[in-house]
Amino acid sequence: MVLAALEARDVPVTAQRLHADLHQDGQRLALATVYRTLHALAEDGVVHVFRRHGEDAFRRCGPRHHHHFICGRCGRVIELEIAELEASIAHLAGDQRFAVHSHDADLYGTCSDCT
Amino acid sequence: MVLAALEARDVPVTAQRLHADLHQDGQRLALATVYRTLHALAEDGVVHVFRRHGEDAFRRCGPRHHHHFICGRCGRVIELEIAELEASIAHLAGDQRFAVHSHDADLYGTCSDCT
DNA sequence: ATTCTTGCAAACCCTTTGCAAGCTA
DNA sequence: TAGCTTGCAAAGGGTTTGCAAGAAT
Repeated sequence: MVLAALEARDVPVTAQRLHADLHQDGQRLALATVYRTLHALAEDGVVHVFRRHGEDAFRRCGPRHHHHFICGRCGRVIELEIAELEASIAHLAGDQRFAVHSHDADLYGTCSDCT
Repeated sequence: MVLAALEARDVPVTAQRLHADLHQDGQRLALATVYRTLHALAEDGVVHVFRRHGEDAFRRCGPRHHHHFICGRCGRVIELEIAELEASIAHLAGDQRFAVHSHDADLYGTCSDCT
């Protein structure tokens, strides 16, 4: 039920917001359950957690490695696979100062709908 | 005084930690002041905010655009300028779905000291 | 004298937890 | 019946704020 509610959006939502929306639709589950479910989903890699100031927002996410484009206007998130970017990071393998195991990158801007 | 305390570290610290440390050194400023100062510094772009789960950690940061390598062992942060990465993002300009205005990228791994 | 900065402590707010009740298998 | 999952409400914990006292200009 929680997952279904997430599927419908491409804008990250907070647990509280999600709970309010579900409630609005007559779904009666406790806020605590929403939190617990969201964490479980995050752990399973099914949703991505956007840590904002003071609160966490969640968004359904594809299983493959990708990056995010976040529209500053509408908040929508677009998933991107950027081969070049991966390559440029792989190139760092030669740097003696460290060994990179993972990375993430977020792009900010305006989506076409908002322009 | 807060800034000075930050200069000394390359591992991000929380406001509470910083306050405790300063206090230890005999510096008597209130926790609230630490928070207020840290925010001011962040706004001025002098420190970078690392939003972790539930709390914010701060680190002095250079003024130039850069990315971060974060050591999963010691927590140290190394600033990086990765021209290739910039280029690969610039290439996205042709994508009709959005216009990128800014970005950030974090690399995770192990630093040479910890290997 | 006016304006800005501090300290203090209470208030905030999102999130987590304990525990008993309700399901599931 | 043994083991999970849920609801409820209280507790937690980092952060923010109001306000009065203290600097600064």
